[in-house]
Amino acid sequence: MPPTASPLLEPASAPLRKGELTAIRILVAAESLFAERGYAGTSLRDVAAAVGLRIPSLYNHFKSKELLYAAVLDRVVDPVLDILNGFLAAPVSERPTHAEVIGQVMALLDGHPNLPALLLQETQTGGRRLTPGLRHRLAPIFGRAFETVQATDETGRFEPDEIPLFVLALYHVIVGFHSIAPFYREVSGDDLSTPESRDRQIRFLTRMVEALFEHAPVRS
Amino acid sequence: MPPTASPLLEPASAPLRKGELTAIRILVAAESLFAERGYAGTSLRDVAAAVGLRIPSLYNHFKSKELLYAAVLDRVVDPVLDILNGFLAAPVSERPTHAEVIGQVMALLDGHPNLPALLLQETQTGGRRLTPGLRHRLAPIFGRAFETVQATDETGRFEPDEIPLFVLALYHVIVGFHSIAPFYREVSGDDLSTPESRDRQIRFLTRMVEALFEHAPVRS
DNA sequence: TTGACGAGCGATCGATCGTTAGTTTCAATT
DNA sequence: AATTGAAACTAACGATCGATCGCTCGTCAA
Repeated sequence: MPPTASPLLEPASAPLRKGELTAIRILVAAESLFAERGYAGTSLRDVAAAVGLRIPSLYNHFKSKELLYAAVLDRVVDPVLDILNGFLAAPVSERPTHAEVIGQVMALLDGHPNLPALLLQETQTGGRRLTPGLRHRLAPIFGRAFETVQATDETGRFEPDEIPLFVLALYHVIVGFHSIAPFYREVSGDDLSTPESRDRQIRFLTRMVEALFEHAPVRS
Repeated sequence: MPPTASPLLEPASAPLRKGELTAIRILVAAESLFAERGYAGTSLRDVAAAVGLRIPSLYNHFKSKELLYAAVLDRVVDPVLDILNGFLAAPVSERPTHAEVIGQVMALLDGHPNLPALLLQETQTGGRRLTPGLRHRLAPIFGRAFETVQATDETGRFEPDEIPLFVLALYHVIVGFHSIAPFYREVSGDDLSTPESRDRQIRFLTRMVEALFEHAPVRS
């Protein structure tokens, strides 16, 4: 039992164990590298060098490269799923405006800059390296997102079988915006990662979502 | 000079050179592998095995792995950029409907199933492996897309500095739809790659684009 | 003081990476 | 039939991959 914390406060207070801190340093360094170069493109030598350790020391904290990657993914995705669940679980009566939701999601991604790249790489490989625990959390979140969008589309512009496509489209617009920034800067010269660009994207997303939820005019 | 074709018809008729055909077989196999596993995740052994050759034979046609990858990318992206240029160069008077454009783009992607994955991987790495010739073709295409969207947004729902975000958003929705299919099937059970799903996506995209270009109501 | 243990390291493993050299096969041309 | 060149092969290279072995510290409890 750690001597620095009372048993009751232990989970809330700092963990403070010596090697536990090293594990976190490894996770932080590996997160950036995996996000930038992908799983196959990142070697344990890169990770060890970024942390300032030798390779064998990594194995004191993670049993294999695959498990290190899984730990990185869990550590990043899990808290975001929690927050997302909070958004989607809010009762309809307290539903925030489109602008508020978009602002919160964008702020969430600001706090987790590696998340979009990691998500894209994982979805692109069919989620083959996804932790089982993580995978089983996704389906209900998708389902809740479907219900929320369906309830928000009061005028019924979109048919029920288009709702999942709507959710996927929003996901791709948001995640894609962040992950294409380096490429877009390369080809156009404009930097999408500045605060001004971020605000512009929030403005655009708000207008776009409002347009999609506006009353549909008579069909021809 | 090849003996089978007249000099004038030579570029249009079949090339038919012996090793030229092998090079194409290599390109086809490498394209699928690079799209599925990425550059770092694909070994020349995988490529050779897929073609039915030994590794050194690959070097009779491509001087290195990097050049093979560049050739794969050029071969896939170049004709698509040509077609896209044709779309965007059409005069305003002959502008097709939204549904027509979306249908044509989706048909284009049907003919190049590996394109979305390759594009995503390339944009995610900042286009670091992009051929110079290919890179310089992108900026004018983006520019033309901006002009087209700007001209189509007759009611001025979006401000000029939001037009690039609009183009990027459409790009991400379309490309993301194709590349997330395996993952979405894994987590939800639904297959987005069936013809029915494709048609549903076309229907959704059309409704979405129409909504974005509808007359904006009075702002509050 | 001592013994157990967490956590770092150097050395090294077999496997695989991209790449090259040298040789053989074989069809087309002389 | 002899020649030749492209294109396939076998064999092997050094470098790097993920992973494991002992060893050595420091810390802390007994």
